[in-house]
Amino acid sequence: MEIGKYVDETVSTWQEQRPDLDFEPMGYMLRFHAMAEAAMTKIEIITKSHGLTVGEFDVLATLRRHGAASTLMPSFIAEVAMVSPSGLTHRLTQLEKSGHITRSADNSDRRSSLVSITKSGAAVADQIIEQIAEHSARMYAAIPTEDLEQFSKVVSLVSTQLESEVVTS
Amino acid sequence: MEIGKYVDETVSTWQEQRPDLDFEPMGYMLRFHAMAEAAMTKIEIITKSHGLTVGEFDVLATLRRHGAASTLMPSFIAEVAMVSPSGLTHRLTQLEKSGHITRSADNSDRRSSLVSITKSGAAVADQIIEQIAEHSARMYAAIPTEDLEQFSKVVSLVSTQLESEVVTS
DNA sequence: ATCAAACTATTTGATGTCAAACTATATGCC
DNA sequence: GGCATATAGTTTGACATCAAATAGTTTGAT
Repeated sequence: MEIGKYVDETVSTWQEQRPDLDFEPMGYMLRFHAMAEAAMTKIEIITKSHGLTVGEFDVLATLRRHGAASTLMPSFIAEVAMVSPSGLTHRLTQLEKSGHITRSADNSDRRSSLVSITKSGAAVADQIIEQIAEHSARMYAAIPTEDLEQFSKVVSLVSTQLESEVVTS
Repeated sequence: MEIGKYVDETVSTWQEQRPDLDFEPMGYMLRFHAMAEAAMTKIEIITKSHGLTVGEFDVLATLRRHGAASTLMPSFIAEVAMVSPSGLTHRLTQLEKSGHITRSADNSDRRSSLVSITKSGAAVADQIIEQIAEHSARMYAAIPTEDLEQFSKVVSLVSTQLESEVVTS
């Protein structure tokens, strides 16, 4: 355990072996990534306790969030949930088995279909999002608002830089 | 594309559907996670261009970092690289195939074995770490030092909170 | 000294994901 | 109107990972 120690060890041993490089920025990145991973682990624990993977919850959440009807096309869900078509098919199949969604024919375009959330699906999505919101609040409760805003600013700057980088690769 | 927009949409649609909850902290979490993912995607591109997965590089880096001999026990590597024993076996098999490591018998404990990095393994590890260090430096170059220190402080605080949370789950 | 318990690495089986091939349907150009 | 092309979703095959079962080795208690 103890994320910080792992990163410190990585950075300091690398620095010993390659004193010609500066590993401090990499240390920032590693620490930040470890933090995000830890947060995701907590989310996984929450969804798992409701019998879902995070990906399945993401699909359910997309349906739940989009209003009363909660009926969407698979292609729309795939785009919003940022999952491949084949990945979405698998998630939908699992959710259908658990009774959290239903698939029906789309008469206006017979290549497509309509995915609807069921009562049980909406209920479990609500329970999970409550837990996630609560957990997130607890995570950041100890951080002063101004620190958090500052932090966000840095994240936003780095994000911009990252996006321009990855695109050009 | 555009990470920020995706998060904004998620938070605002949830807020509409569940005005009783506060989704701002979750928004922070989503944004941080998206940024960490983007950083990892860049690392993946780098390692892939050298024919390695990130996990395989992690093993190679562990060996490379640990001094001239660069000979370690699998169990030690698994602990440092935070991978399951079975996962490590697979990574070692792949790296052996590519000629980046060799496995030999450990005469002092015949349950175990000795993993050594080869010349080509050390060379590719060096090339990759150079690219990662350079990339990381570029990411954070635009951020003033004092902002970065603040950033680190917040990461450290949230990490501590997260660790205490996950353990008690 | 023996034998149970712990340890080390591998194998096996399962999972969640993606890319590419595939099927069925719709669109648009001539 | 007919046919090439594009689109929607599914299937197939591959992959990295983990948990659990396994085989061989060491340790420790009696």
